[in-house]
Amino acid sequence: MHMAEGTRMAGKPTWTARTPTNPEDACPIGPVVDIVFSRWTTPILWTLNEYGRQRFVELERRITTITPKVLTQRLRQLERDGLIVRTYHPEVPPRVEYEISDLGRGLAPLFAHLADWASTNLDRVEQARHDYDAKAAR
Amino acid sequence: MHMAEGTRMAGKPTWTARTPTNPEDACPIGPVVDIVFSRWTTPILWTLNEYGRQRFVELERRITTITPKVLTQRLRQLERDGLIVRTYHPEVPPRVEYEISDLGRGLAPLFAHLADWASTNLDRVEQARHDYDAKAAR
DNA sequence: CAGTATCCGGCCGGATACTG
DNA sequence: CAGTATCCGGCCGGATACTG
Repeated sequence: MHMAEGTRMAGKPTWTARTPTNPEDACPIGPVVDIVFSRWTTPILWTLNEYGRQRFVELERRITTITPKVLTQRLRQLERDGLIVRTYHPEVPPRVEYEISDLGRGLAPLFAHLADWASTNLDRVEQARHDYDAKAAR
Repeated sequence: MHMAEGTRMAGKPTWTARTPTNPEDACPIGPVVDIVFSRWTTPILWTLNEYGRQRFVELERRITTITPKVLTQRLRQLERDGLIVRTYHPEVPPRVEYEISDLGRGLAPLFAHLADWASTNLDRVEQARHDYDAKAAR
């Protein structure tokens, strides 16, 4: 169930009577997607990775449109998943710092990969949409 | 606005008075995430990439839990984004084939990368969750 | 076969107000 | 500062039934 050692794509792999694919994930990346790519987790992880350890308000300011409630929720989830570390300093006023964990940092190359794909292909997607809509209009 | 040529992480990059981060994406991968990583797009893309060109029913059978309505919706979106190609054969009964496009195929290495991360780190996430919950219970 | 049409529930995320 | 408490709307996805 690790099975990923080389891209191995193209039609029909060497499947010898493969079971009718499990319930949820016909693809092995289903679980990761749930963990890493939700509405706000990606921006949070990215920001933490880019700007290093920072406080709640700093995250709030960098990720401009997020609300405190949602930011808290996502941070808790990320902490639970072990992707970030939360440090509480019992002072007055309270001070809390968030930083990316080693586990979370391991996602950096992946994010870079994603950013690469985006920078070279995003306008092709844009173009495709335009073409599709134009064709549909006729 | 391409800016990604090397991982460049770690605290404080070379930001000289960076603007207060744009509205939505504090991170450049926001848009890609919306396009590629939604509930069903990933399994669909993966299946298409793995098993090659196939018909609607085949996809339905491989991605066991998806409903026809949702499958159609996602396929349309993916087609509009130029990640897959839909071919309609006007026969009786009708025959439609879906295949991944060149643009979509470009995601294969990324998916492999993701699968790699998953296979080596998913149980660490699992472990982290367990620890977190155990600590919370006390 | 390859969908479309309806209806419907749940959940996520946003808005607003308040607190140790 | 770093959140929590409430309320609420929208949308996505699921269930079910039907069609060129």
